[in-house]
Amino acid sequence: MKRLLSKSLCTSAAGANLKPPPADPAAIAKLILSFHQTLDDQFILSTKTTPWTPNLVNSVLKRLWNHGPKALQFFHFLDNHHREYVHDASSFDLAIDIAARLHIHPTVWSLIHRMRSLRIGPSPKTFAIVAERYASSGKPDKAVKLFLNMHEHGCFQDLASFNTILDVLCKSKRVEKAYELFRALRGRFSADTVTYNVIVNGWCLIKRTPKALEVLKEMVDRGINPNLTTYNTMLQGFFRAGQIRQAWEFFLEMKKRNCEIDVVTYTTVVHGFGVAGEIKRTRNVFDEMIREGVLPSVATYNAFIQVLCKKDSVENAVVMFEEMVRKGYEPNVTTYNVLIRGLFHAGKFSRGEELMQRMENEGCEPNFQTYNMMIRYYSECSEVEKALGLFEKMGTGDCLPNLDTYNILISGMFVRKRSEDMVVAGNQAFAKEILRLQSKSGGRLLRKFRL
DNA sequence: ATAGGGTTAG
Repeated sequence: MKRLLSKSLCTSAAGANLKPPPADPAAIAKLILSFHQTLDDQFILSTKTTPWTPNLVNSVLKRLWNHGPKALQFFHFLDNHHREYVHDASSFDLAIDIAARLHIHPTVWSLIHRMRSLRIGPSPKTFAIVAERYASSGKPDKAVKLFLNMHEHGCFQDLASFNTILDVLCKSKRVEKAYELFRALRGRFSADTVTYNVIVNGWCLIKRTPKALEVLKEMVDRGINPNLTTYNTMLQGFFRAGQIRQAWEFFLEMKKRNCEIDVVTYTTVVHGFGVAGEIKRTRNVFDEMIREGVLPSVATYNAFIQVLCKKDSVENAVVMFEEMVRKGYEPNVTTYNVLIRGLFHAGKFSRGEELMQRMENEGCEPNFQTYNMMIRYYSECSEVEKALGLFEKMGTGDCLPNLDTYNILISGMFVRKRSEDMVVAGNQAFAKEILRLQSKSGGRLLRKFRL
C-alpha cells in the first residue's frame, strides 16, 4: 500500500496533481525529488498541514542523503517557509554533514552560526562531523585547527572531544597527524584508556603493529590500564597486518593471562583465520567459543559465512546460514548481503535471487550494497535485462539508485565478456534505459556523465 | 559522535 502511494507520487508529472503527502518520510522524499528545479508554491501547498517533527525531518534528510542539494533545499525550505517550525540540533547536524560532504563550506559555516544564534549548538558532535569531512578529504590540518578553535564557537574542548578528534584522524588514516596531536596534548587533557586505545587502533589500521605495541607499552608505563578493548584491537591489528602467527600467540597470551575473552575476541579470530584461508582453525575456534560458553553473535556468523564463501565453499556457507536460523538467530542485512554475494560469485544467480526474496519476506530490507552488488554481477556477465530489472525495482522502492548505481550500470556498458554482438545489443539497451531514467531524474545524470 | 568484531572486486 505504502509502496503504491510512493510509486504514484514518483511517476506523477513534477509539481502537478500532487496530493498533500502524509507524514511519511519516503513519500515526502519522493515528492521532493520530483521537483526538477526548486521547491515551489506547489510544495508549500502540499506540506502546509504536514506535522513536522525533528524525527520526520531527520528521516527525510536521511532518505535524501544521496541527493545532497535536494536535502539542503528541503532543510532551508522548512527554515524559510514554515516559520513556526524550528529545526532541532540533530537536524542541523545532518544538514551540516550533507553540506560538508558536498564541500559547500559557506553553507556549513552559515548553518553552524545559525545553530549558535538559536542557542542549540554547535555541539562537540557537530565539530566531529565537520572534522571528519576535512580529514577524509585530505585536509587533516584543517580538522586539527577546527578542534583547536572550537572554543571560539562556544564549544569547549575536553577529554571526550580530544579523543574524538584523534579517532577521526585515525579512522581517515591520518595516524601520524593523530599521534603528533596526541603527544602534544595528552598531558593537558589527561589522556585515558580510550585515548590510548584510539592511537593503538590507529597504528593497527595502517598495519604498523610495532608502533601499536610501542604505544601499548607506553600506556602501561604511564599507569594507564589496558582493557579488553585494547587487546582485541591489537589482536585485530596482527590479523590485518597478515601476522597470523603473532595473532595466534597474542590470543594464547590473552587466555593465559585470564583475560575474560569475549564474543568480539572470538569473532576477530574466526574472521582473521578465515581471511588467511585457515578454515580448519576457524572451525576449531568457533567450536571452542561455544565450548567455553561464549555465545556467538550475528556478527560472528556473518564473519564465518563470509570466509566460507571466500575460502571454502558457498554450499558450506549456506549450511552455516541455515544452522544460525535454526538456532533462532535473526540474519541481518549484512548476513544476506554476504551470502547473496557468495552465491552470485559462484554464478548461482537464481539462488541469490531466491535469497533476496527470502530476506524481503523476512522483513529485512535490501540496501544499497545489496542492489549495487547484484547489479554489478549482472552487468559484468552482460545480463542486461536482469541488471535493469533490479535498477527499476530500486526506483520504485525505498532504496533509490545512487551515484554508485549509475556508475556500475555505465561501466557495465563497456564490459566485454560475451560476443561483440551481445555487447552492442546490451550497450544499446543500457544507453536507452539510462537516458530514459535520466530524463526522469531532472538531468542530474546528463550533467554528471555528459551522456 | 569517547575505544574493539561482521558487507564489493580489483
